[in-house]
This record gives sequence, C-alpha cells and structure tokens, in this order.
Amino acid sequence: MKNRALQQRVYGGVKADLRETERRKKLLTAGLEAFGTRGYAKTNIKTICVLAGLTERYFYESFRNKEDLLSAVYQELVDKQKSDTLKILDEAGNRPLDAASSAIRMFLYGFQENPLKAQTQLFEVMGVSPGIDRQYREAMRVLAEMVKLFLMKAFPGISDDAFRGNIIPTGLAGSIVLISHEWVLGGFVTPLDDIIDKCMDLFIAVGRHIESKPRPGSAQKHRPVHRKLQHNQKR
Amino acid sequence: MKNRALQQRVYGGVKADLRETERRKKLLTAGLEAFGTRGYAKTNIKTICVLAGLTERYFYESFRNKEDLLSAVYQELVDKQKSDTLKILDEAGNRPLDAASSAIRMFLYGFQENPLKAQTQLFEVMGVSPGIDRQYREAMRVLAEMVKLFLMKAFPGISDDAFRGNIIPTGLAGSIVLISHEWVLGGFVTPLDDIIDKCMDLFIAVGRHIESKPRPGSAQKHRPVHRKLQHNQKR
DNA sequence: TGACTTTGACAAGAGTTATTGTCAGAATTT
DNA sequence: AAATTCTGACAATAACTCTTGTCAAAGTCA
Repeated sequence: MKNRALQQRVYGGVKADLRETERRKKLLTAGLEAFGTRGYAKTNIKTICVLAGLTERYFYESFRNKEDLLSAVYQELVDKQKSDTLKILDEAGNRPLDAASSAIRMFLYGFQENPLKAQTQLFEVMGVSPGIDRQYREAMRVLAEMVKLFLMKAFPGISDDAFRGNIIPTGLAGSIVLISHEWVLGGFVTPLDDIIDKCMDLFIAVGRHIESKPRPGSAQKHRPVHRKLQHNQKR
Repeated sequence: MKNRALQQRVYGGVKADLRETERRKKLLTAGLEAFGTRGYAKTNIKTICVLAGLTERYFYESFRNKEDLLSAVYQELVDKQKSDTLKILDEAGNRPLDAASSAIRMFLYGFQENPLKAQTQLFEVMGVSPGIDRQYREAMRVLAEMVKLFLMKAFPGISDDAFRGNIIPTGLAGSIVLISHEWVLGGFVTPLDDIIDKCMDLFIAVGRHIESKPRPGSAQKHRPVHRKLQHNQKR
C-alpha cells in the first residue's frame, strides 16, 4: 500500500512484476483462443478467465475491459508480422522477387498454421469500435508500406507519382488480405503455393505496369523492355 | 385467427400485407441507420424500433432477431450493387475499360454518397456470426465474378488458367474493397477520381499481365504487342 | 352503432454480464 | 513463529437486453 515498487515479493520463485506479466500473457493467449473460436462478440470475460486459468480480478489487473484485451492481442499479431516482414526485406539481397514471395508466404502460412490468428486478425477486429477501427487502419497503413518497400526494391523504376496517396500499395495489400479472407473462410483448401503464385502474379503485374508509367501528366506509353526476371517459380 | 389471408383489412388506406411490408422497410432503413452510426454490436432492438417509429412487437413481426435484420440489410445493399454492376456491364458496348471505370465509380460513389452503407457493408457485417460470414463470403464471390466478367471483356486473350480458383479476380476485388476501407475510414478526403484512376491502373495492370501469360506450364514470356487503349482518362 | 382488428405504449420476467468486494488459506519474509 | 502479502473461489450488486404479454384507444367494417 505504501510503495508498490518495494513490495517485490518472490512467489513461486518469481518476482511480483514477472508474475503479473505472466498472467497478462496467459490472458492474451486465452483471448486469442476465445476470439478466434467463439468470436469477440460472443466471448465474455468469465470465459477468458477460465481459459487463462485465472480469476476475474486478474483480468482487470492487466486490462481495462474486453476491448482493451482485443486491442492488445491484435497489436501483438500485427507487430509480429511487421518485424518478420522487415527481416525478410532486410535479408532480401539482390533477389527482391524471391523476398516478396517469402513475405507473402510468411503472411499466409501464419494464418494456416494458426487459424485463430486468422479469424481474429482478419475478422474479429472489424466493426468493434472506433478505437479498434483506428488500430486496424494503422495496421493496413503499415502493410501497404511494406508492399511499397518490396515494390520499390523489385521495380526501382517506379516513379514517386505512382505511389501518390499510397492507393496502389493499399490495393495490392488489399488483394492479399481479401484473398486470405476467402482462403480462411474456405478452410484453406487451396494449396498455399497456388495462392502465393497468384499473389506474385498480381505483384509483378502491378510492379511492371506502374514502372512503365514514368510521368504523371503524360499520355499512356507503350511499355519499355524489362530486365530479366529474378523470380524463382518454385514448384 | 381463422384465416389470415382473408383478413386483409384496409387500414389508413392500405391493405394489411402492404402495411406490413412498409413496416419492414422502415425497420431496414432504421437498421442501416443504427448499424452505420452506433455499430451493430452497440445497437439494441429498442433503438432500432425508436428510429423506425415502431414498437418492439413489429420488429419481431418481420425479423427473428438483430442478426436477421443485419442479414437483410446487408443482402439489400449487395443485391443492389450487383444489379447495378450487371447493368453497366450490359451497356458496356465496345468500350469495356470505360465500363469498368463506371462500375468502380458506381461502387465507390455509393459509399461516399451514403457512408452508412459503407460502414455497414464494409465493417459491421464482419465477425458477427458464421451465418453472416457465409453471406459475406458469397458477396465477395459475386464481386470477384463481376471483376472477372469485366476482365474477360476488356482482355479477351486471358486464358482460363489465369482464372483458376478465382484467386486473381478475388485479389482485384480485394484491392477495390480495401482501398474503400481506407477511403471510408479516412473520411473520403481523397478525390473520387483519383481513387478510380488508381483502381483502373490496377485493373489494367492485372489484365495485361495475365493476358500475356497464355499457357499454364510454359516459362514466362515477354509481352506481346497490345491493341490500342480504349480507356478514356477522364479529368 | 356495434363488433372486430390494428396499433402503440408500457410492463414484466428471465437471462446475461461487468465489475467490485469478501475472505480464508497458502506462500513468503523477517 | 509471526506478520504480511498473494492467490483463487465465490458472492453480490447493478445494469442492460431480449422477448412476450397486457390493455386501452383508435380505426374500420357491416
């Protein structure tokens, strides 16, 4: 009561703040589990606590309410994807199309491997509240930014104008997201590699097209010669 | 009590079944209003009834529950879009790219003109229930089908293989949808025509690219000569 | 006019949920 | 060992919502 920071008692071998973070972690996992199966709307706090093996009091220790938990779960998923993507981009070397393919694979495989993530990240967060909407929008912005980086690496000739308003990267990101929607709702029956191939078709199509549109105001031109493809068509 | 069909009493100048459909209509409008502003989750039946100027009893006359109403509202929006799109496609004549552009305009303008529709159709329906998920999926399937029809008209050389699994049309439809998301959440600040132009870039990029990939198994080819563009770059 | 139907306002009950509080016992420190 | 703190089980309240029911007034028909 006097000084929380000094009340760092060891319990079960671990200090207080660590125990708290462990509980928080359990709640995040339980939240993902619940949101991904029952759905956000039909999940109540009691259920989350049971899944986490904790009582309600500990829920409010870490989160203000259910939306707060969803927000944290979502942010975790998105942050992980972002860092993974940046790592792939960083290790791309001089094979940018292979890197793009890897990034798409990572994105999709993560959903297939753990459908709870897919359901939560792609569906449950939508239409929950203005706050979560904002978070979703930021996540889309980041995803579009990633797409843009890959496009720039693979198609260095693209003019800045093609990226104006980030509409094109947003659209390309949207392709992948909505293809994921369909894939998830359809129960992942289409082979992963088929999806990746088609996504790469879209990526290359867009990259080439906007690379061949050098000036904003000028008339449509016929396309110039392209450098050799570096994309390895696996399978 | 004996025979409903014969109890077609006139009230306020209209027959019973017509009065009922009018009430239903009021509820649909009120539902759109409520879902589009408060959001589906935070809307209760009382609110809908007040907006409709009716009492709860009449809600249950036309709908089983809130989800049932959402389903009907959504279906109405989607059906309208589909018929509008088919009409544009039907009147396309020999200017398929203009038709595609018109269809995209119609799609986007509908949202801008009535943001309630945008919010409901794009966000509120998601993650509500497995039933609504199925409906959403079907709507996406239809949208992808529309995109495919426009692609076929504008790029007759596209091989069937490029459409296998409908992944590419789904992706292109996804571009438009997610670009809409961003546009809606951002409050429609980007001019409509800018969005349309970029969407057309995507459409043309993809159309050209897959038209130039004639065979499934063959190696990547360089692109053949294209016929003259028919797309009018308005503004 | 009298019988009947439709309508709208409101009541009421059942069910669910969020959130805070209590408390006894276990674990740990001094 | 004694004092203190942590933990988990559960209670309890308040609030909200759905759904059905009642009832009187108004409208319509014969």
